[in-house]
Amino acid sequence: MADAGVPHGTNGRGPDVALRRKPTINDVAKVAGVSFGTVSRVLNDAPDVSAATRQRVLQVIQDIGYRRNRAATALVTSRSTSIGIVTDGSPRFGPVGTLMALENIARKKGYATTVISAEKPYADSVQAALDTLDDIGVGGIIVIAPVVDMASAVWNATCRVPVEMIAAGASSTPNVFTYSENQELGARLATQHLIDLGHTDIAHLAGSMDWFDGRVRKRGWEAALRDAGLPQGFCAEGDWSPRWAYETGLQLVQGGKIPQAIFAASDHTALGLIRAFTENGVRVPEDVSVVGFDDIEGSDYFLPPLTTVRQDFTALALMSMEVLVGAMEGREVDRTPTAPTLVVRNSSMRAASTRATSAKRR
Amino acid sequence: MADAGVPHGTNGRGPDVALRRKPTINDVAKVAGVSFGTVSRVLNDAPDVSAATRQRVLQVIQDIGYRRNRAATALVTSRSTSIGIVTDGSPRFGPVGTLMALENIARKKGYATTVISAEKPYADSVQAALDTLDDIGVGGIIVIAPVVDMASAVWNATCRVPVEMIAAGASSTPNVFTYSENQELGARLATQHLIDLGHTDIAHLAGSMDWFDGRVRKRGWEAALRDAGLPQGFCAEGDWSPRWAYETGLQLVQGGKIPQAIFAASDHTALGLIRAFTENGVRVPEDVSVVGFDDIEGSDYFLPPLTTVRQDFTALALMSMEVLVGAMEGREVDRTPTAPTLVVRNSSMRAASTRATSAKRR
DNA sequence: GAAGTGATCGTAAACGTTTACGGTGATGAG
DNA sequence: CTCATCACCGTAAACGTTTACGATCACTTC
Repeated sequence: MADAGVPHGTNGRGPDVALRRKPTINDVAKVAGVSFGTVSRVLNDAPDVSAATRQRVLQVIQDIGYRRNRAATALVTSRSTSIGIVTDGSPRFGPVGTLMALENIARKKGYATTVISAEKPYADSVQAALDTLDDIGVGGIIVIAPVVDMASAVWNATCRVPVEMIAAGASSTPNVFTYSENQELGARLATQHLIDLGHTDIAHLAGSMDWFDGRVRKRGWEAALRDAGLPQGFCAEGDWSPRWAYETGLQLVQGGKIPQAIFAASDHTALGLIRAFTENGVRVPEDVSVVGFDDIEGSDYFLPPLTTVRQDFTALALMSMEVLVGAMEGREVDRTPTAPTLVVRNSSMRAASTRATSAKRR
Repeated sequence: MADAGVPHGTNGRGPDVALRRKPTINDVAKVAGVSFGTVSRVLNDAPDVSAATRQRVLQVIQDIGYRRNRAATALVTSRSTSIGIVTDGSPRFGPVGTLMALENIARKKGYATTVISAEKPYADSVQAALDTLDDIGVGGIIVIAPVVDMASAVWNATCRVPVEMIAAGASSTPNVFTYSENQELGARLATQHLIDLGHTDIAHLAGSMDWFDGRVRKRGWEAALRDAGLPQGFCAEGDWSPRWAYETGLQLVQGGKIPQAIFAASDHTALGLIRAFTENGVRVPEDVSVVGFDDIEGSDYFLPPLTTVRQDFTALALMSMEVLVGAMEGREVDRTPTAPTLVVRNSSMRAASTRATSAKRR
């Protein structure tokens, strides 16, 4: 019962009991010959403890392998040293990349992360996720909300702890911080690249307009065109899938109206598009330049290797964390969005000198 | 000091205070006119409470928005309703897919998951991850250990709660359950498909031998060949990267010894390989059949669409969870590995009727 | 009508911390 | 010598639950 709490090794008689009761602050105190109050003080770097005692307690902690019981701490301080992440369930490149980076940064900052994914009817599931996280006692929450429905669910939700949202192009509200990569800039970069190559007829294979990413990337394309005094080219809105891109690519070749250049909203979209072209004798990049977005693994080994835009998820995660812990500590952090970079490969090339009326087909 | 606990905003008079102190079991008891003991009983579906009271308490809980304080529960029961996941940091397809599926299943079973990723020198980082998870109070831990170094770190680690490892082809030990998809079968499927197509010279572009997946997939290839009485073909071991695959593909065409068929250890590997071939006039599948492994998004829109093998991460996660909660509750669950499936597309085709001595080149 | 029997409920203690406060002894000032 | 001061340390209470146990009350049953 109230035994000394030997962590492991030989205790009374029996040989070696592997998994013993975890040592508590009291066990440490007993061994070190002080009171538990003193131990608590050294644990929290509080003053009022002599260097000698502190040293001794630290040693004992080391020796018997004491580790703080987080539940007890959380109970009394009503705040835990972990942060919550809610994400949409999608396995799409952006969200997953952000998630991984977030966990990494958090761990390095000494926070554990517990992640919950919200499912399709977001109205309820988001609030539920927030509640669960609150129950667990997280100090703050980051929600990765690439879909606009999800973002509005967050806006409408209530939560006692700071909530930050990573959502490209969504606006902040009093109680929800927003942060994201500057994807519109990425889209401009891509489009401008095409413009610089001499193309004037630049189409866009957009992602889903249910996604911020889809909206913002389209906006960037439009803006770049407008700034260059070029007409808006063909634009179709899809669902990010290679399949959809393939099919609209097919329609393009069948209609005989192949643009000089196409900015695809994602690498997967570009993939489907390129297949449609290649299978029908339309050459990339000779007949049509294509640039993607994401720089997914392997995009440098597509046929042809894809010109695309890369986001820096690590920087994004770092910045988001900074903002969140800032909010948690009541401090304001100024956030400058991180910038994506264009990576030029082989799927885009200079326009034929004289403007070929249209692309060759068949 | 000991005020009612209004967090902020107008406290004394003010209209509506958004974020109040969370109601406790005592608040519920007071409103319902019972003792906290009774509330605890209905919370835990314990007997000894009349239907009427239970109903009433439930109603009050609903009304005032009471939610259990998990820290308190964890403190007294020394067990929380959450499970820990440790993964390697890699963003590779398998681990990430498994991770997402795991979170999903856990949530549906009412567990929160907190994930920690372990980093390169696994010896320490794995133990640290396990400890942190233990601190948090998880009831069990699943570690996704695709790399053999990581797996041995797990074997050597100590942990008070049940640990289960997802590692293809790793063996179980007394204190570490192991579970995985039957990837060797997947590799056999892929190879057998090539054999059925009439190929006799079947090479393998293996993954890293530091990974269980790499080892097991190679083993499957060897076994299928042996069973068919076919000689071992060419085999190179790489690092999963398209780049490496591309370069060894180049060496193959330069050496002029292109096998009839190649089983690539992953879709990304296949991608690099195919690019090397296609850029040098070696046609896939006419000159050489290629099959991959993973069925990553977009592999159905490669050029050509890739024949590959797909794993069922959901089934894997489901089964793993079953095993883990079984272990947590001291119950034994028999685990039959889930099986991957072959998905045939366009990158593989029947061998030329008479055995062409070698592949055409240039 | 007394005692036994269930069903229903209340109470105390414990879980491992943190926090606020009180106490000790040594030291210096007067 | 006395008293205040300071550095250091111990103690009690609290956080919100669960668990074990004891109490109450209405019925049976004889």
